[in-house]
Amino acid sequence: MGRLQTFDSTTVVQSARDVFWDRGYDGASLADLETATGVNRSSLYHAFGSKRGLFDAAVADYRDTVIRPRLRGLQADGAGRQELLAYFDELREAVATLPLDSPRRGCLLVNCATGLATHDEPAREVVEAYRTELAAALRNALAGGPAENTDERVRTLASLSMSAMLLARVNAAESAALLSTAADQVRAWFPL
Amino acid sequence: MGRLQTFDSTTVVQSARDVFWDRGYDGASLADLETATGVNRSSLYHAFGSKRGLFDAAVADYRDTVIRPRLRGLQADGAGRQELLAYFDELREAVATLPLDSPRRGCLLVNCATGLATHDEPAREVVEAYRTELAAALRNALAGGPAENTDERVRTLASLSMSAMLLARVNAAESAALLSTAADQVRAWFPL
DNA sequence: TTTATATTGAAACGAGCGGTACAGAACATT
DNA sequence: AATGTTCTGTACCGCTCGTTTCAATATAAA
Repeated sequence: MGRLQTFDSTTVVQSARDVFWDRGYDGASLADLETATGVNRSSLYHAFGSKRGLFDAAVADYRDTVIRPRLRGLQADGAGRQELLAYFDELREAVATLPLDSPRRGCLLVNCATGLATHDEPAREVVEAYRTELAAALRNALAGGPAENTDERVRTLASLSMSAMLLARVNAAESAALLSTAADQVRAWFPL
Repeated sequence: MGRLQTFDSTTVVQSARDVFWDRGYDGASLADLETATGVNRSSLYHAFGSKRGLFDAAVADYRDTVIRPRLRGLQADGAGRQELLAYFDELREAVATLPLDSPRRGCLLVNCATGLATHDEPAREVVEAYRTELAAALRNALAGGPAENTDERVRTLASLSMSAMLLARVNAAESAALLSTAADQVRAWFPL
């Protein structure tokens, strides 16, 4: 054996993740990542192989620690009106309360959809997997309600979610309003 | 006077516009722009001042020649069901028929929303102006229909439009399906 | 304590970036 | 035809990028 790694990989990945979230893949420089993580580039390269390797780790962390917890309620057996309203309300709350300059506004993967993913097939697949998982979660929660027009309802709610993330850094109030609209649609489809 | 400009500014701007559309502001290099326009960088700088100046001209052209023609029907006095269906159908047709690698897939300004506009105030304002114009056009066309829930309907249709542009390069079939869903919503709200 | 191995920091790499300087070419004006 | 102004091509600027090199450092095992 030899010298041990002096940093915690998880915290380093999460610091890097916030830089990519804020600036995008191309916009995040190695110097930015060194500063945010407090780890020298040679150590980052030793641990992750490349900037892209670090990004992939950041995306994996984003899925596990940001997206999955948000979708968990929708994915549960028997999820329905209550879980849908909670999902949209929590997302709206986040959009409405996060500081305007927070690196965590919007969605890392929605940002990828018009960035890296446009000319990078692996990135495209990650974004598409996210969309699929979101749609499946919404479909699961809608299954308890009226059966008609399910596809349209899934698409409408997914669309409102994604648009809200798209606008999170352009117009926070409108972003929140889109999520309120989604909640209103749910209330209309699931009368008490 | 002196020597005359040997290129046509409009065609140069439109060639540059397609490069920015395809690769984004940061992703478009001066070398790319020289190749696409067939004009040397010294001439580009003489005519447009900077890369950003050329980009601004490209965005202005995009608004005038791409967005405005698409929205014109919705903005007309007396627009209604027919114009809404035409708007979504034409957009769906474009998404469904454009080659997958066309630089013209999706929307230059939607791409900006998660790129330049996140840390550049003038770009943010341009994106927000686009969103406002889209919402106003949809509202105008919805005014002829049932009066209830107009805000929600505007947001839902705007959201489906923007999400479709967001996904245009990720999943063309789903992008088209979102636009079909929008048309279905219009049909449901404006019964014949 | 020595040895072998793994991690770290500093420095530098070549490539590509946006932007510029300048000389020559082209043309309206005189 | 001579002149003055404008446009264009070449060549280069300084800078930043992601990546690599290499010696110094630290530590587990012998």
